[in-house]
Amino acid sequence: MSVRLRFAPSPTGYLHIGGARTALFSWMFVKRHGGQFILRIEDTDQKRFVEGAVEEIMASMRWLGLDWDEGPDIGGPYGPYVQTERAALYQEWANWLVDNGRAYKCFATAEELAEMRVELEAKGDRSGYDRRYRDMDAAQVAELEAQGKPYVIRYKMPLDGVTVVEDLIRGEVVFENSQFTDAVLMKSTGLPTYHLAHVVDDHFMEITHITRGDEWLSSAPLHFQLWQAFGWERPLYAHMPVILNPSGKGKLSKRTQSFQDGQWQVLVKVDEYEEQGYIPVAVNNFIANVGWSSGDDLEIFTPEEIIPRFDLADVNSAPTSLPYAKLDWINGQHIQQMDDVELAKALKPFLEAAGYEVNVEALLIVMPSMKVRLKRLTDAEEFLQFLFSDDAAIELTADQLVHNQLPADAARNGYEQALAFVQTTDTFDLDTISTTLMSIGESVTTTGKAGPFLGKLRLAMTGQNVSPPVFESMLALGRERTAARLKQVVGLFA
RNA sequence: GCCCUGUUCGUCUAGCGGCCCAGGACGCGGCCCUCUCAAGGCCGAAACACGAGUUCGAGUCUCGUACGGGGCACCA
Repeated sequence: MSVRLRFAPSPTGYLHIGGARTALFSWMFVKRHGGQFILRIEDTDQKRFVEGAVEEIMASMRWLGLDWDEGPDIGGPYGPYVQTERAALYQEWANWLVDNGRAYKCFATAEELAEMRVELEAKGDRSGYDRRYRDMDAAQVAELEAQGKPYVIRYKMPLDGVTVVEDLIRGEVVFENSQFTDAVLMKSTGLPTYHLAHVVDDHFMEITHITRGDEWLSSAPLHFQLWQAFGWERPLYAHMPVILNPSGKGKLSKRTQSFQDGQWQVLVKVDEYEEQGYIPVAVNNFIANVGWSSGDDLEIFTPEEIIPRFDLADVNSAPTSLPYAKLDWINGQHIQQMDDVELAKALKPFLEAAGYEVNVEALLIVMPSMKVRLKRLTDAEEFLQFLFSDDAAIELTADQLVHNQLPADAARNGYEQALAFVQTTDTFDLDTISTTLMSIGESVTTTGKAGPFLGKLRLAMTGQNVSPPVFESMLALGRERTAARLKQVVGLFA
């Protein structure tokens, strides 16, 4: 049977980095087995529904490259893929459970429940419900119903015995049934809780594998009970370990936006990674390394590269925090692997956002030397300032353009020669520029080494202490602008 | 409080009884290269939570302790 696995976010916010990891692992597993990846929206909590959240989540998944085969936007043979549109189905099966003695109607009001909670807690019981409607006789139930009293449907949890949860990641986990009270399956609003809805949906959507956060493990016995009560074949479950804050204290998923934790700027929404200049393949790489390892020493990879070796069973069951210290490095490694055009294209929106008018041709010249320098796409703004600023805007003094191996006279001589070269040369390409300037440099310094001259020349051309190498920088500026800047420099020595 | 679960360098991890006086990566320190900054190369410091067992032999199995995490909603 082919693998059918669903990713089922709630539209209560944006795609969280922890959710992205669950989605990535799920997606890779599906790809590995040539199955279908299904996107389903679990919106049964109308109180927490956030307008636009579904679109945001899908946009983030697309950005990461996690495409789905069936979903609310593209449909599919098992739709609809939004739970509120399937309400009748849940109602039908909740009633089936009642009719078959596996669930019952509970008429407890909010006040009644509040009282119960206080009483039970006094006894150290935090279940919040004492099962008072579990064994009410049929006539009484009918009467309350006839009075129009609102009710919920609760599952009749076995009072004793044990439920064994089988999990792909943790193996068998045994729970005492007496630990649980009778969970609500249908709310009084007529919508189901997650517990009922996911089981019904996963059955009718013919889901074979369920991946979800570890926070669900505690309610998994209820879910296993439901599969058994319905007599349906149960899919395989995999509970992903939670992601912790970098400090190791508390789970990250409680956070809804970036924050500072110790020395780390922690990004939690997927689109925050995009804004900060991280690229999708790097973000995937970053989260794939948390709770999972390639098994050998492979650290830098694309999702496609590791699909053949990915297995849910290899996911580590221990909770972990994201290694933020690695994020910039991973991103830099992937930037190095981009080709020039691709990188330039990725950089353009960031440079434009900084107010620069981007000349793609000039940008391409400097791409090879930028690749090894960029950690994030946002770094380009500072590095390439010289390329987009006015020639006249560079403010330097002669003092800054001399060196103890390059006294003022020699410096001036060198800059004049460079200017003459730029103005008269037939070919203005990287090769000619570098050989010519190299030899000028060697002839003017006291040690005969071009280094000090080239360093100062670079400063003169860019006005930046940190910048791309001088030859590429000049070529990117072009002949005109290079000459203009050199003239200014020579002028400083007058 | 009760239930579940986890614990290897600062961090992410490899390890599934002998191959481990524990390997990789980031970060950190040093050196080399070098027109700055990077990148790259080389070197270095740095860990099996603790205690009992089982075994010829334990990071690897068992139990306990400590600490961490998750759950105990008409939220997902």
